[in-house]
Amino acid sequence: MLELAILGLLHESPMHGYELRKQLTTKLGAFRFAISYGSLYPTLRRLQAGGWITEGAPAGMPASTEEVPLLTGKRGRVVYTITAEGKERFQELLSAAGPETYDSEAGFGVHFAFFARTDPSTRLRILEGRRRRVEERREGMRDVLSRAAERLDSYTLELQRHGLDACEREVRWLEELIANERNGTTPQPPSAQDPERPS
Amino acid sequence: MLELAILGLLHESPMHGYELRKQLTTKLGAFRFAISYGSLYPTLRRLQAGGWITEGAPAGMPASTEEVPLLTGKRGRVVYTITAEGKERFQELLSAAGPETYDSEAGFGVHFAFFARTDPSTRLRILEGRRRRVEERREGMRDVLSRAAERLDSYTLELQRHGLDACEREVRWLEELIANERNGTTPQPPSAQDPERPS
DNA sequence: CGTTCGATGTATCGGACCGATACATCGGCC
DNA sequence: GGCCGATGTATCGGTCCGATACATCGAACG
Repeated sequence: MLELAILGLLHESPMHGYELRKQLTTKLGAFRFAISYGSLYPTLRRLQAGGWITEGAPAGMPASTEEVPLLTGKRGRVVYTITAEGKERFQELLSAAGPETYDSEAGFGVHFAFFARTDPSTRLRILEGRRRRVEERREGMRDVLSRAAERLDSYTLELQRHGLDACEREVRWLEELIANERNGTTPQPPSAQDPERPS
Repeated sequence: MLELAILGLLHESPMHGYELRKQLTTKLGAFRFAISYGSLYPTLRRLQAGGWITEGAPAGMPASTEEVPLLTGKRGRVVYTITAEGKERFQELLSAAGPETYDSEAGFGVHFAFFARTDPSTRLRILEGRRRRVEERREGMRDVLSRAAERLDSYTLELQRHGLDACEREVRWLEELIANERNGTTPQPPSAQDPERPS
């Protein structure tokens, strides 16, 4: 999970840990996702050990000297850069849409955040898997509400109602997204792209 | 967290692990909370070590022989019972509304599920703390959406919008609950109670 | 000029919790 | 008679969190 998220962010540009964490909590944090250093740094070391990222600025020193706030030299301040193997690994993890992708909020959120770089069939698979999962939770709560309405105190009841409402909302949201995917109405990244390209 | 949940359920009636897990995922599961045996059994042992629960049916064998499906003897099938110290501990954990109560979905959900047994001032404190937390997340996402609307691809954008919507909804829900608490319109458990009690 | 303070930054440790797995019993169904 | 799914107890490795420590830097204040 974290591996995918980190590789995805480093794929856009090299970064040091602090910045990485900020991006993780803002860009991917929407779907309940906050990462602590206690998992960030170990994961970075794991990625390094696997050869998917390297410590220090890339050898070629790419054009973006301004992007990395140019203090790389002083002290501490380790900049991580994704490797070619890392980019492969990223694509591999992107298409691997196992149950952990649907089950956890965080897992789905991370995958979804990288949809722009995910191929359409995988996108559809993930959205449908997620919908199935949420529908199951929804059914569970409906059962509780209908069967046990008198056996629960009103707070527990209210909690179930709120949860049910949230589930129904999410299913509707997913349905909309799925419909868009099928129509090819998929919104594209704001790069220069022919709007009336037919195929 | 888990300790509180388990004590709360055992407070209602003795139970064995399997049943405990089922209750945990249904009654408290609404707010995204699912427990695995990998955490359930260790926690039970911890509670036992602390003297808050005991293994085996209570000495006095209370009236509810039917509630525990009477197969207690055969083999395996360990029934856990809360002790007097456990009930104290439960009340203690109930009123302890630290940051972990507001931060995590699960934490808040568990506390909320036991509101019927929480004193009113603590209820209010928890609801307001939670609201504050969700408002912060909401503001963060609003910032992202307004400041970076052009720098994010449309999927990330959609994720933010969905998250923002969910936050706004939750804040409204909490606001309603808070208002109810202040009015004393607190819904009571379905015991016989005067419906037109004015104060 | 010093110093205090908050933002930036790297890092570790103990513990909570998850997911997979193993295994045993029981009732019902073919 | 044998198989299967629900019930039931339990452990192990691994992921991730929360708290904590510590170091640097620029700005603000006296």
